[in-house]
Amino acid sequence: MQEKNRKRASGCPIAFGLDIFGDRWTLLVIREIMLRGKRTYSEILEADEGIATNILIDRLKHLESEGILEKRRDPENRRSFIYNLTKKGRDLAPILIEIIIWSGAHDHRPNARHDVLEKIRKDRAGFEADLRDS
Amino acid sequence: MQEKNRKRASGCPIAFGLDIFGDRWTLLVIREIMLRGKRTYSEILEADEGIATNILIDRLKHLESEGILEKRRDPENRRSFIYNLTKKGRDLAPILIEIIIWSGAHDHRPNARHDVLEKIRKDRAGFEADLRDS
DNA sequence: AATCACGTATTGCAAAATGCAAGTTAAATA
DNA sequence: TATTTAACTTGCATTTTGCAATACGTGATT
Repeated sequence: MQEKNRKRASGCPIAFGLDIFGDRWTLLVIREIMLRGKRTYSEILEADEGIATNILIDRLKHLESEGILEKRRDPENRRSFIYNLTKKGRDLAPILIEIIIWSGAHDHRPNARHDVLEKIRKDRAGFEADLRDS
Repeated sequence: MQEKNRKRASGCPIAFGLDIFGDRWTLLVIREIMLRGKRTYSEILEADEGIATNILIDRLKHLESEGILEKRRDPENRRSFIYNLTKKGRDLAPILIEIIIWSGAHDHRPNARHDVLEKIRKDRAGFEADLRDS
């Protein structure tokens, strides 16, 4: 398994964050859970981006070890596991929202999706509150 | 040189952003320019994190090609180049700010720096406006 | 108990990115 | 013209990614 133990010790908050979620996949896993209600390994695997199984399990373990996700057995399907966001994980919501806003302003591709952005524009506080409750 | 041409075509704004700055160094380069006033290759190289020369030049070229940085000769020192943020680059400020806030809440290391966070807490709008003017 | 299905996870390997050290180029100054 | 400064470039070992195939663990079915 990959390590991700390359942590910078500068004390800088940006570096601290990037050491945890500074890669192509970690925040996308958070997106699936926070914005799309996915909760299990296989649900996240089906997401439209096509994350590889080894990368996904690596990121799930990493996020769990960082205290961003909690893993427990699904009481309704005892061969499955449910990943839930902790407070630390839910607190990532404003970062995702700002990425959505930035991309909304600067993604000029014809297939760019702006639906979530519209929701945020209309009622950011409400949108964020919904995320945090889920 | 490395490529970074692994772009996802899903239309998702999170994926759009991560395809551009989803790695360990890109936002740290932006931090040096936006929060610490660095403007040249060698100024950024001296930053406390120790970025390698080939990685730095790769990221500068990448950010320039994405329209986030503009490169021009320094009129006062014609062997130097100045990198300035474009509007697209300055618009990354809220993302950096939210990362600082998140890390401020969740970085419990003894050497964690909270000085910038304090400024943001006291007057976020003012802080952000200063960044965007610089 | 043996078999099957499902969901989670691991392994092997090629390709790409990273990290480090050393070298090169171009412009200004002595 | 020689030297210094600033911006890169190159080579190479290591690490991470991406992909396909395979294995493991749990619960249901026969």
